[in-house]
Amino acid sequence: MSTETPAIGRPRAFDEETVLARATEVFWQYGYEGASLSALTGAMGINRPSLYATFGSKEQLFRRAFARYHEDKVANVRTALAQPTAYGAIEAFLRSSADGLTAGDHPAGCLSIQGGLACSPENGRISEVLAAGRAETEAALGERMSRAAAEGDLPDGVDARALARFVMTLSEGHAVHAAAGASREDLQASVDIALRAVMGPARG
Amino acid sequence: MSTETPAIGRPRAFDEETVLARATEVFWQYGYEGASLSALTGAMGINRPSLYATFGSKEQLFRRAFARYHEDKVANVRTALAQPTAYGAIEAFLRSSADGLTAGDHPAGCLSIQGGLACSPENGRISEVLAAGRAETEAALGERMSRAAAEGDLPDGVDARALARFVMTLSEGHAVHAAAGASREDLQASVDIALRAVMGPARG
DNA sequence: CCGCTCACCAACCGATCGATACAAAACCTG
DNA sequence: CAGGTTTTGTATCGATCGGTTGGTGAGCGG
Repeated sequence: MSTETPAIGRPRAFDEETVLARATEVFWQYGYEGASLSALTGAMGINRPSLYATFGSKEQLFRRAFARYHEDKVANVRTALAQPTAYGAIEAFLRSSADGLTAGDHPAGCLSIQGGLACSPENGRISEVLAAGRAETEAALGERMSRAAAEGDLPDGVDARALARFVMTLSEGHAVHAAAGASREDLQASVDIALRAVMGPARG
Repeated sequence: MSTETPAIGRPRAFDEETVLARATEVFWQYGYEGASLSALTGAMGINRPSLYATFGSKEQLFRRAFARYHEDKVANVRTALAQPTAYGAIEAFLRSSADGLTAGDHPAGCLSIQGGLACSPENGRISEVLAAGRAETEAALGERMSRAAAEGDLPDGVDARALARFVMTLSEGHAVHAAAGASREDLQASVDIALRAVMGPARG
């Protein structure tokens, strides 16, 4: 809708997707509330009226940024979950997650968590949007695990939803760790340990 | 130092520890930047000048609040790590952590993470303080695991530091989950799965 | 080249941010 | 009850917050 260049009038001096990517990085690093309009416009290379004319408001800009980020993430998750076994799916999910959290071409950690785990009351919707995104990922993971359980691909007595929650939780913890400076190797060593829990039978 | 009542002058109309506890809850729920002075003084039942006379600044108030919180947490961790076996220590740590994250007498989640995982540039020190607190917990966990490894209480080839990081990571992930509304049972089910990873030999 | 349409930019809006100045009130000492 | 000392409440500080207003000028259709 707003991406096609209108035939008349002065053309835009910036690319919408490019400046959205810049804004995403600012939100990613400083969080929704920590990212001021000045910081955003500075990184995007545009000024306030251009931002508002293009995106509407700071909140709508954030939602666009997160939607983009989330779509990418969902695509990665889908790829990981396409592995033929539950173990393979979990390993692919956790390893690609750990890689993504520590990749050098963007801020460390995860926008879903950095963005605004806690917000002031008037920005509570931001936290909700982010939590909903994470819940969606966990649900996809849970469905894959349920399928695996039905196929006999998981030991008897394994709770598929709990397993998905465990995997998702570990990934979220890795995001916290990555934001605090943990390296890719640190995270992968943690994944090594987690994978030992996946296939083992229930203890007791 | 500031807790003893001076012999002269008008006495304080509030208890310092009480209002500090109230402030802690506000920071816990909304984060450092999301907790405005108005919200803080409102919850503490005092007005701005009293706050500044007592605590110095918003940042110093937060540091006091977090120090108090962290001391309590360290005490709990010490108790958990006093278990005779590594498995027992990890289980006690994760279970008490999961309970604490979902207890009803304070905001869900963990102040160390809710407080300010991401902050604006001028509040970057807040994130550092919180990360340092978490790192201290992980270090204590790591030392306990190292001791266990030296005692033959862990399978050969287990990396004690990586195991500590795994456990700490899971706890941090639980904090994220709890903040999004996960129940105590949800978290404990995740702990059940994690514990399966602790004692198993390295796969492969 | 004219005229229309839009994007650009500087300056500014009210509201709120964290932090203070000042004077009245409360308590202890003498 | 007077003098000294500290806390309390109100009212406000400058700075910054997210968001907006007009004037200017770039580019296209005629």
